[in-house]
Amino acid sequence: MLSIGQFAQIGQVTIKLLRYYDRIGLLKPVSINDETGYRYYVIEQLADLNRIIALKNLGLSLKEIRAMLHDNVSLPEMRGMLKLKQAEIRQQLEQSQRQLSEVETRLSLLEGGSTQIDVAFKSIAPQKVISVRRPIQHGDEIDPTFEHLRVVLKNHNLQFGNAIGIYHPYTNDTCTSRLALVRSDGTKLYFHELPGSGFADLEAAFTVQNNASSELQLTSELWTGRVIQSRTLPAIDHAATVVFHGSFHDRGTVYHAFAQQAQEGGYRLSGAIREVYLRVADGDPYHPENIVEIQFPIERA
Amino acid sequence: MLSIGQFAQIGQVTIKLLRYYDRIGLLKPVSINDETGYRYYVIEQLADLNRIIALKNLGLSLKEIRAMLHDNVSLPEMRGMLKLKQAEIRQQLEQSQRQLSEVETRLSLLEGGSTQIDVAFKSIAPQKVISVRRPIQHGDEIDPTFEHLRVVLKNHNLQFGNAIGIYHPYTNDTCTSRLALVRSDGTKLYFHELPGSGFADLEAAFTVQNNASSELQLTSELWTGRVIQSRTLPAIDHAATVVFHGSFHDRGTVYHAFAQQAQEGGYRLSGAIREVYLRVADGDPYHPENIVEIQFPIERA
DNA sequence: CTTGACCCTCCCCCACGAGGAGTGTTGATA
DNA sequence: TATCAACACTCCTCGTGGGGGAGGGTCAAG
Repeated sequence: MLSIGQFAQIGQVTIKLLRYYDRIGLLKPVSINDETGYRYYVIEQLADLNRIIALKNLGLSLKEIRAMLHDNVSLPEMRGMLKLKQAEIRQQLEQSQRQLSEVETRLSLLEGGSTQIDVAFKSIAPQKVISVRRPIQHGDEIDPTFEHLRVVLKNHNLQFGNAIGIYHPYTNDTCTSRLALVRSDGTKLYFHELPGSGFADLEAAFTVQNNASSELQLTSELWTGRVIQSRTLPAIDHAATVVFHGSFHDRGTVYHAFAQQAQEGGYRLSGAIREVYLRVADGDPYHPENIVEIQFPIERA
Repeated sequence: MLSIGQFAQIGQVTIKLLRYYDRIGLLKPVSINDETGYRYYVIEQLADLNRIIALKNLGLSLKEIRAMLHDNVSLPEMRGMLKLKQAEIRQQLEQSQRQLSEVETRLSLLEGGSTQIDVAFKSIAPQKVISVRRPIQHGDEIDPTFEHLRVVLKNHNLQFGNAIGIYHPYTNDTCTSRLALVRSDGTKLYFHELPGSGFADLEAAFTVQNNASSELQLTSELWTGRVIQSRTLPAIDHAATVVFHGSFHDRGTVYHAFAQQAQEGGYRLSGAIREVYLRVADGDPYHPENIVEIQFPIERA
């Protein structure tokens, strides 16, 4: 019989750890003195302790280890657990690699002294909107489109929130933009790298309450030959988002920065870009106090 | 002014998260209603939130982020923090890679149906011993060496604990063992892969209390021309340890398993192997209920 | 004025222990 | 056999990054 201190020394672990493992039912001493509460171990338990340490080194949680040890799992079950853990570690590995490359990107930007642009990765929830889709030839057509739509909505006494511009990809063989979307057949779709500099397949939208039920009145409404529709923007599982502060005219820097960081970070665009116009001071798109959040759906390259 | 719910929706985070960030002083609402406690945000704060998310994605802790945001750190400080984080992530990366290869090794062993041997990685604390070092020609000489030493210690009325066998590396040009130690000059030192099968540079030791002070009496004691010394076994920072249960005669499987897993796991031996004889039933080294812990000092290959 | 949606605080939970306070027990020495 | 240092015990808090829920007050639209 070994006291907890002796066993801890042999096993090269702390006494605290042994007490903790006892408490969570992972490794119980063979006997406990009822009066004093002293724990007593036997040397054979070193093999158990060693196995626990070995499994812990593999990255298994103590709960998983407990299951493995006590519920004497079958071989296939054991294999399943290890496979699962393998997948987990792989994910962890990928995340570390991503973080490393992002930190490196950020460090190089820091060295270069360029403006810090915070690219935040998050997922975007679905959002109900009322929108109209319309190809435009120049950025000057963006604002009037939203204005027209706004008027229509007001005439219908509809409550709406922020304006969202959805820029759908388009084919353009002569496009030199780095913002391309490669389809499975190898063909490419493009985006404006400098918004407003040329053709765009714009969907102008306004957010509405998710429980708004006025869709039927509008879905058939026509405006300059285009259908005004009520629809739910799908969720974006992986989006790189940037909040831009300033005149919308200058937001091209964001697109440049994204294109560069996407290349360095090993990811690429995977869908339509969304611009959420969070503040349009005085209704002026060029007001320097404006705020827009740009959402780039992405996937690992 | 935005309510917490509105701000949460725009920022695509949970309300809980915003309250938490308020509590830890990471992102405070611009105003709080004194009576109701309601938090109110402004849209400009989305940029702050986005920066927090971006830094969080880089793997920075919330405390580090708070320092970055509020204690307006200088550029060099920022660089330092990122460099530090970079190193951290690299470590994390390496650990994940190690875990992955270990899990894979274990899975392949599982498939092969071979006996499970738990290799636990841990560090070994220094340990005071009294020992004698002696080259032996065959495993049969191991046991008598310990017996002789034990008698000497008893004659001196010394209290001692477990026997430890330390197998120092030796040169052997014809050795085919996979357990080799490569020195910086390229030459190799070897270990017996099947213990007891041939020459070994054995140090036979018994543990003594760390505060034992009887060393002077013994350091000059001679035994068959060898000095019996009191010394402190150095710590082993990284050791692969295996607990073997059975006749010491059969412990070669452990050495085989270690050699194989070391190769697959990308690490190698970096010092003398220690065998801690934890139980020698009836004093018989071949008793099937014996227990020995074998400690392999290792380093990344 | 009502009612449903929204917001508040407070507490517990997850994993994996470390560190310390305060108190009781053991065992080796004198 | 007495003593005292070393050893053991329980219980508490701390850290990270929040999620879940209870119980109760508030806001805004119809």
